Amino acid sequence: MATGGVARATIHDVAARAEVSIKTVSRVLNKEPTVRNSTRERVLEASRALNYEPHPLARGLKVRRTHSIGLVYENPREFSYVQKALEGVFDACRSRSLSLLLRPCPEQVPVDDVRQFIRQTRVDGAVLLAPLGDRADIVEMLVEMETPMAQVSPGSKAAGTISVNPRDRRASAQLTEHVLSLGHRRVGFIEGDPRHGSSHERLRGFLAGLRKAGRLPDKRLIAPGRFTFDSGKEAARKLLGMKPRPTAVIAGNDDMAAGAIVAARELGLRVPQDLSVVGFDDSPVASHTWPPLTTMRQPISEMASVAAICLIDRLAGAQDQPEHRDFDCEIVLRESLAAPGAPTA
Amino acid sequence: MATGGVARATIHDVAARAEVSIKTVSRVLNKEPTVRNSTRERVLEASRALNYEPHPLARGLKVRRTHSIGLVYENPREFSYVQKALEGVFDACRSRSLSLLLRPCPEQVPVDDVRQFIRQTRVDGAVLLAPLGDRADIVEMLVEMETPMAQVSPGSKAAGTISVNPRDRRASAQLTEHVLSLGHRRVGFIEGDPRHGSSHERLRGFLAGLRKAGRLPDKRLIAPGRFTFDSGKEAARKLLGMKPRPTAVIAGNDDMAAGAIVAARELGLRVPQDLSVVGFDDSPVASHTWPPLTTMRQPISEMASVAAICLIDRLAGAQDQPEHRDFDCEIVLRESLAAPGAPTA
DNA sequence: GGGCGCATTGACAACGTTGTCATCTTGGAG
DNA sequence: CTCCAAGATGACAACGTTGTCAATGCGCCC
Repeated sequence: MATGGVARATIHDVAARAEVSIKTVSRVLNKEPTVRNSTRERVLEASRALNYEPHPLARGLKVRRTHSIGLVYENPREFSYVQKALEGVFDACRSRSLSLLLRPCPEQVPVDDVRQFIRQTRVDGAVLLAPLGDRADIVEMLVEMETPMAQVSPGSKAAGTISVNPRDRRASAQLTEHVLSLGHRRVGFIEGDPRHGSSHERLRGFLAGLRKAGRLPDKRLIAPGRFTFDSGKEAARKLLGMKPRPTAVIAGNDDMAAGAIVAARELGLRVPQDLSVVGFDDSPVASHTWPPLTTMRQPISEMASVAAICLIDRLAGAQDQPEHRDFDCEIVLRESLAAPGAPTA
Repeated sequence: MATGGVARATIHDVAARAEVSIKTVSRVLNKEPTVRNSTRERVLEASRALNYEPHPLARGLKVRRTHSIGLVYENPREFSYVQKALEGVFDACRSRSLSLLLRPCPEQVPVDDVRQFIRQTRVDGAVLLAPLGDRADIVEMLVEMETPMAQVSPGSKAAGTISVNPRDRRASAQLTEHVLSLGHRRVGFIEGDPRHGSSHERLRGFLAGLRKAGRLPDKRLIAPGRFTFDSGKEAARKLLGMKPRPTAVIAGNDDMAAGAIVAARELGLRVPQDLSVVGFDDSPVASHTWPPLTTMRQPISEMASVAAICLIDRLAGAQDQPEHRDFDCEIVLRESLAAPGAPTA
């Protein structure tokens, strides 16, 4: 069997029950003003009595819109990021009665993948999560297909597209300054995945923070990472092998910071007494490590939600909305950060 | 503006270019056999040349199917679970060219929520993640609406519905026996959220494991939890306040186990020397704690994928598939578990 | 009282497919 | 050479909406 639902009322049934034409029913349900009040009442009552719901496919076919948008992201991305973004975009869709289609993409060949997605599903628009929002080829392709889009990423503020941007650089500089203000003189930095705009911005913020405090950057204190726990652990091992050892490590995200904590543990170092570790994002792992991580909270859900709402409103014809919006991060102080050589807690 | 895509080729365009009727194009694209080979070639070439993609709304409207299924889950649920399940269901949908609509539900009043979801979206079927698959009211409602469904949860093997079931009880018993075999004599257990069938199954497995090893259960060694990090921490504190202290704690999932590790740390206890901690699920947090968690891996993605595939195949008219399938868990040994009083690593 | 304008309503086509059925073609048997 | 069955194709309606435009009814002004 492949039925899939009892026989459902159509607009014709409602029209018959209310003794009007289907067009009048359509008018009432679309809140058009040119309907007599008494008629409207009759229609609404009939509609309620029959449990009528308009058929989304029929409506979409007629108005030439699927009433859905796509959320496109890179799959092996740290999932807590995707999760939060998903929540934000989902709320936006729900509030505007759109459906949301997901498109996780493999790392390597996403352009055709995304193109195929757009063509097959005919989503009305797309939200691109970092790092895809930074990829010129994908953005170009969407422009070419005349698919409205919104980007959630620190880079690209191209004209004509919608984007929301975390102030990564500023946040990273603030965090760095705060660490330095506690008295740390040798501070290591673990970079994120180089394909992400955020990675570079955060590194630049780190350098800016050093400069502002009158320090010279030391290249050897900057270790590459890939945003993963393992890469953070490995990078931290490298940094901790130096002498003199850094007394603090700033990681480009929380997963890597968690890795750094474990690396420190394996070397017999105490956190934060022997080594302070700070992260970025305030993802769930940040409060589940021991000690819990000092980190920079990024308002991911909110950014994603704003991006989606701007996109949806533009699809609905709004003209006067801002194209780009910047979001601040907020420092979250927890026990993984202390002054160097601080006494045992 | 609200365009949303260049003018796209329709079946009429393809028909014109191939100099056949639209019906013939339809036949070719639906792989009906009654088309001459030469004609088929012409149509396919025209279709390729025009980059034709059938319009999903038009097709769906005609065949009275949306070609989409819904994934219904409880939102404040530990997200790594949802994530893995999502991956599995998503892969299934992709392989069968269906779209997937998400429906996160609030904890309290989901029945009407789900009903509205089904009615508005007209999904062809639904996958229910735990603990929703255990809720009789939701299942009944779906049956009443004649919406085919698949449940991913340890309970309910009602006739007529599809379900995949982790062998939680057996897994928990195995884990318990393993812990006991290392010499632990006082073993605490932290229960999961009581609304989840898994919580009860895992507790029963724990008791069975004790029984099998000839031990009597001690009620005081069983602490309630809610599957969250914080609830695990709190429960562990309670257990560790007892004297004599348990030498091992089995948590109903990994998040609670992570909380237990932190609780132990705060009391100055070393893991695993002073306290062994084991979890359940092998979620990402399990490998990010220090020490990493011994845990029971549940094949969540695979179960969800199988559930979705069974559902989709049933929608497509398959008859002979099994209705219920059980899945085994697998123990993952990591450093959080050792013999009691073991020497420092 | 006739005509005009506005408010209200409906008939019909169209969106882009697939299902039904009729028609046309083809090849082989008689 | 004719006829028939099977193979191949097309015309048309239908899925359930909304857009276009025409039609109806009513009050009001001259």
